[in-house]
Amino acid sequence: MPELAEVEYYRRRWQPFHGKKILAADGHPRARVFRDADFATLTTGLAGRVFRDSFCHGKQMFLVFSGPLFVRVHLGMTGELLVEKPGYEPGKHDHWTLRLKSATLVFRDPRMFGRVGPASTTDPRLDLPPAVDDPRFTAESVARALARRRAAPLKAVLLDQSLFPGIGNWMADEILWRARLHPARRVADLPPGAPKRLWQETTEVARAALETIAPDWGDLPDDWLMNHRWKDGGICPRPRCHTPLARETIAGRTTCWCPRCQV
DNA sequence: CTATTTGTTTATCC
DNA sequence: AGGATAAACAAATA
Repeated sequence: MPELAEVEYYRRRWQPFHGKKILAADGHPRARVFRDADFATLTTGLAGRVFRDSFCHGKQMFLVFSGPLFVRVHLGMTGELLVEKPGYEPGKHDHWTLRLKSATLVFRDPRMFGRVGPASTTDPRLDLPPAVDDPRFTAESVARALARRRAAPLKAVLLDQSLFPGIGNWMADEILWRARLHPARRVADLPPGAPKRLWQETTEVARAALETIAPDWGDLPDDWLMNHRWKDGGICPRPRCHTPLARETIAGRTTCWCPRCQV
């Protein structure tokens, strides 16, 4: 599920436990979610450390433990963070549990496209490009990103995490719909002004999604494409448009757009 | 039984 | 060689 705003939503679930001590940590050592990690570092290696802080970068989340130790968490398609009672018994898809005095923190991921780890002792933000909700993500960043992918369809560029960190399938469609650009359109034949428009809509979709979803997973407004994209017979929510939405695979992902608004 | 899924990595093909 | 596309990963759901 998670894109930028949903990842931030899950991060906030664990935020109340900043400053708390990890009594123990455990997990299923063979679980695919640990494929990049040193399992011992994330279990026995955490016992006695304090959960100091956490932050998001696009779709990635980082947990900071005393040391410091930075642990990367990616929620993949179906990952989520939960808070359970002390003594909680992990279920089938609960791959990683942090035991605190007041709660059990659980990483759950049925499909296991997500990952926990690796851990590092240096701040990973130093090596990452600015995410789409970062003030350093500018119209110039977008222009540079587009210049690197001249032959690609717009949808593919928006999904590239090295260029638009945090944008996923539904946000990409929302941005292109608002910018009135067809998702299959090649970067090379964009009209002048398109880069600026893409930057503006990317920034605005990220801001509004965070505002609505991050605190309590609120519903997006009905005039967003998101609320219509999966409905059979879905109609473009732009005022007075009423055009049936199109759905096809573009850049390998199911894509929804308005054939009349987007060219 | 088949097709679908808001993600990423790897292999393959121009 | 670089870049785009398809397959693979795994499980639930319709």
